[in-house]
Amino acid sequence: MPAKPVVTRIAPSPTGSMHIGTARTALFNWLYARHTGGKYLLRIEDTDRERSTEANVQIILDGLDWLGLNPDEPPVSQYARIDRHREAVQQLLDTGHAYRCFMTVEEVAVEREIARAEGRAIRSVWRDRDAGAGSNDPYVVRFKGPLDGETIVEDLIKGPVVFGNKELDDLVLLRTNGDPTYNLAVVVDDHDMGVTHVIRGDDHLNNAARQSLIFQALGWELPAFGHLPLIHGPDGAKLSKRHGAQAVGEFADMGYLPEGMRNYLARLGWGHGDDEVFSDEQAIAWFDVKDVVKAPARLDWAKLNHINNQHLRKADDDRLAALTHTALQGQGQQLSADVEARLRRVVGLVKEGAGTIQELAGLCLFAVRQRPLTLDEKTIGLLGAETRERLARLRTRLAEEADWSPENLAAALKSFAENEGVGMGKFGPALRGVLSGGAVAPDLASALAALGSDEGLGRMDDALCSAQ
RNA sequence: GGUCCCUUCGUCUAUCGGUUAGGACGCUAGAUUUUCAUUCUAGAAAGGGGAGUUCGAUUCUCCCAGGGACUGCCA
Repeated sequence: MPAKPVVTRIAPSPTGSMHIGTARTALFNWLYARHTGGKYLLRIEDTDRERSTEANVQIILDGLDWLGLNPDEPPVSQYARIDRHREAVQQLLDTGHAYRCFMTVEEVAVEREIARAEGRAIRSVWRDRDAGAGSNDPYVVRFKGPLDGETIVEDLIKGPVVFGNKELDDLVLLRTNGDPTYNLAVVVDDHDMGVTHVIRGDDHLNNAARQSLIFQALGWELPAFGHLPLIHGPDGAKLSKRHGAQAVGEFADMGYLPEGMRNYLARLGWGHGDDEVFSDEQAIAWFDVKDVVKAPARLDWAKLNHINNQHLRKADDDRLAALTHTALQGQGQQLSADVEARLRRVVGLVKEGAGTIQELAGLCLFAVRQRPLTLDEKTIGLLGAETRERLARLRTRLAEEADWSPENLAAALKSFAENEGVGMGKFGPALRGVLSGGAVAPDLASALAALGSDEGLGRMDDALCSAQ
């Protein structure tokens, strides 16, 4: 069967910030398109003129760009296609698949209440009436759905989902003001854009039945549907602000790497055996919509941090240093050129302990500090006369080292301890405090190497002189 | 209220009628380490409940319960 090339799309609505669930939907569409060698498109669903804003469109564009999920073709504005939508409605009207409904919003509200009480779908009295041509009263155009039989949505993820047609109401296609509604626009656009696979959130599963009916009424071929379960918060409730974050931009600000996000999001609702940490290439090779899990998944920060940490380890240190620099600037830190160089050296030494760039910045803080450091209580307590003298000897010893590589420094520290006839424990903690001021820092040799000889020895001098 | 979806360790998942139900995160305990972290080892931890099909159900069917979505001239 020579299947036609796959075309997927992500169709966010610019009525708010970009939800992390939207990001995952985009990822799955992208993965599937890449996996099949097809195309991945973007359509901005901006038919709601009241709530759609340019700023929100930009947020979506930026979010996708950050995630590395840019579409293969320029984004399509749904609203810009309004004439085409009206044309489709006219076709539906002409073929008897739609009708003008003159019910007022008040009348509809009443009917809705009655229909609900009777446990049936809402119907308009205008459905079978000759819509008085020439009337100047405002009207909407409703879809004239079948009253019996059933509509089956062959979902790629859920399997066949059966809907009784009598349960499906005659949804509005064209508003009183002549603007098309979402359900109509989606069908027309997906058809015109050649979308073969509609992969979207679970919340649209019910719509899929109505849209299928519209596709058929228009005489168009149905795309394949795949409805993704939603992402919930850690407590199982719908993901919202109180869970820490829901917008893509917030994850970026917290210091997650796009590749880490992609990896984690892919694992949320999809898996490939025991594989946990993988590359985009692997995900593309392995991904298939039919393997998506049916149940909703909860966002787990600990695991996100772990996955992100794995990608942080693989990331290039120059890139990490730049990101960390930006994070530190965000905290109000201004770094001089030599401090920047120090940052570049330290980033690779401490990244194993960081889940995010923000955490990485915290781990680098010891190196970024300006001399003279303010020592913490604990360190001051450790600096007894004996330790001071020992550190002074160590300072002299280290000053003789030309090679400030972690390896060589580690050897130097070890031989120094041996010469002194003591264990590292006798001066290690104090040296650590002197070098870091009490902040977290990597092992002594690495910390020294990252600081560099001038800064390292300088910090020792500061501590040894100041309190004397 | 109605329609639809979902239900394996705390969490994310594997299993596609026969397994000691596997892995990962997190957690606990050890080891290593100058602290923290890292690393290593070990451990606790699961099929919502009830029928049925079957020689045999986590896996298939049905019922119930719980959770969720939709039910807009929002998308």
